[in-house]
Amino acid sequence: MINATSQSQNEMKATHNLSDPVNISQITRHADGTVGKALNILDIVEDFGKPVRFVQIMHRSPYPKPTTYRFLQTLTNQRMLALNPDTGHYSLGVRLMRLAHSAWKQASLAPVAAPFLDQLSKKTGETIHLAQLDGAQVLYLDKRNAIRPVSMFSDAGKVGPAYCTGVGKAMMAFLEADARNNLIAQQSFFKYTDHSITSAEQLEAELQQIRKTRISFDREEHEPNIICIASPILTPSGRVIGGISITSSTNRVSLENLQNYSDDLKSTADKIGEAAFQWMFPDTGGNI
Amino acid sequence: MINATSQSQNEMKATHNLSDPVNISQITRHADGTVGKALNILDIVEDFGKPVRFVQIMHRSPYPKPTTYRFLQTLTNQRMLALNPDTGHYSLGVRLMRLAHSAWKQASLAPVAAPFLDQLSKKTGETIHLAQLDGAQVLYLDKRNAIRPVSMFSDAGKVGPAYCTGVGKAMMAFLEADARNNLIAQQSFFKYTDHSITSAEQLEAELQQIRKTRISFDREEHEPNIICIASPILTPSGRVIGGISITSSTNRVSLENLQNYSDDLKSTADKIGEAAFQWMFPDTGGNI
DNA sequence: ATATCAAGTTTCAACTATTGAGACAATTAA
DNA sequence: TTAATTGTCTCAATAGTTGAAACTTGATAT
Repeated sequence: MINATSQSQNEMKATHNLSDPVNISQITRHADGTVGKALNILDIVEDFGKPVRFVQIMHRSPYPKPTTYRFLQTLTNQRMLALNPDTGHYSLGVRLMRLAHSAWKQASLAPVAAPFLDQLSKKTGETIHLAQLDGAQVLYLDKRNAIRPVSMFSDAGKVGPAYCTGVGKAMMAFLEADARNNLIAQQSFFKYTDHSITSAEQLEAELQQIRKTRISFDREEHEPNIICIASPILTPSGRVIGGISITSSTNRVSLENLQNYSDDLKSTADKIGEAAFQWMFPDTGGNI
Repeated sequence: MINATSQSQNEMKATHNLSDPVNISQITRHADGTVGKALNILDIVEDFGKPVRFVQIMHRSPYPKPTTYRFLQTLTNQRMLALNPDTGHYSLGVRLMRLAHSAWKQASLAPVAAPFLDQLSKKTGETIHLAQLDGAQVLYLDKRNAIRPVSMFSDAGKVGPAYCTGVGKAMMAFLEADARNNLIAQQSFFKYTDHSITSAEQLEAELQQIRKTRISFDREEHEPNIICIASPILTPSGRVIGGISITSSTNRVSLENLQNYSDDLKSTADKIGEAAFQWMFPDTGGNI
């Protein structure tokens, strides 16, 4: 309850001092004209992790000064950015939150998956994650935590590296070959822990294994002591639409303990996949 | 000065079956060039409330077919939209969630306000809302609910009409005259309930009252049985940066009961305002 | 089968919005 | 004061956007 403070407050450090080399921005996301360039500015502001001044943005911007300036004006005008008049600092705007709220409700798996997450959470008593792929990264959509209630945006919308998370590997494993290879090529293979996967070959081998069992593991690959099992969520046609995981700590359980939930996890994933499909095609093509 | 000429060509379609006439979209947010137009498409997709096909979007789009088409391509390419390959439906993309997550953490009041909300929630046992203005609307940033834990994006990012919510009125009251009038002019004055404010004059009178007490009420103006008291969050310089409210139901308490929390509410608002200011200017201008 | 219609996609010349070097204004520093 | 930095504006050249029209695809009807 009370320590809900601790997490959120100290996150706002200066520049990238966190051990997080996540390359959020453009992996050759070649600018789709003016619109792409402008959106690129949003990523730059996001990357700073705090409100920033014009010069700082300009410094990182690939576009010349007046161009960057105009983009900032436009985006601010469009409320995609906010300009603090007291400080002259730009930050990401509220319109994004409004849009994201809609995105969460309409577009993502989250609403249909919610009851199933509740169920799994209740049964296991462990932390449950629901995630989706955002390019080469994993984006968390929802979370169930046994210990303390979640706190909104501070959990959903979070991104993580695909190659060293359970959900990430589970989803990657079931992509089509070309898409999968494309994503593998984009992984950083940063060594977060001693157990992190550090090469494409190693990852490919593991993905092949995952394809057989539909279960993937995180063996403390992202954070020490944090382990999980995960499974992909597939449509009946076999397309990956997300992933779920059960996460815990080595202090509490072993990987073998978690493995006991394999069947529950897979059946939950199946149920979510079906529910999502039903929702997309209410009566054999009605929604189309 | 940007002219306020309301040339709204948005005849609300019959497809709006929901009882919510909230005019999310453009109140003459006249397109800032290509970027503005493209972002406008996002609002259109949002407005549908569900994944939609190209034709449907085209139908509502003010731009001709190929232009709309190209925007959809660009936005999809940029992951601001997602295209379901199975159904051909467009929906809001995951990139929005990632950006919103950052926005919530960096830009909004939410992280600094969190501990104070916890405190107030504990003390009152009632539902607490934290909100900010998004144009003429209220955007909820965070929530504390006594009954059940919140569920991420499903609460934060929500928007509501400013003129018939406690936080909305509290914030409007403390805007500068021109900004305030501008916002008043944009309210729909839809009669959600029998107690809804239905005219600008009525609203102005109430705002004047609120300016004296720094407390506003929602007297079942938005939803039957739902009442609240709210207070604006101000910077030391007097600028409105948000609002908080204590919400309850007439089944449980009366408006007079809620009024007893006025001082707690105001002092919490003050604390949040100060904390936000401290955070903006850690040591008399250091962050600048 | 063939025709008909609607949805989705592409083309390309006309045009207009974007672009960015540079000048200027407003701050802050020395 | 001068110098340096940040923020804002201008304007001609250019590059990107624009949208009528034509075309493809797929579904439904005749």
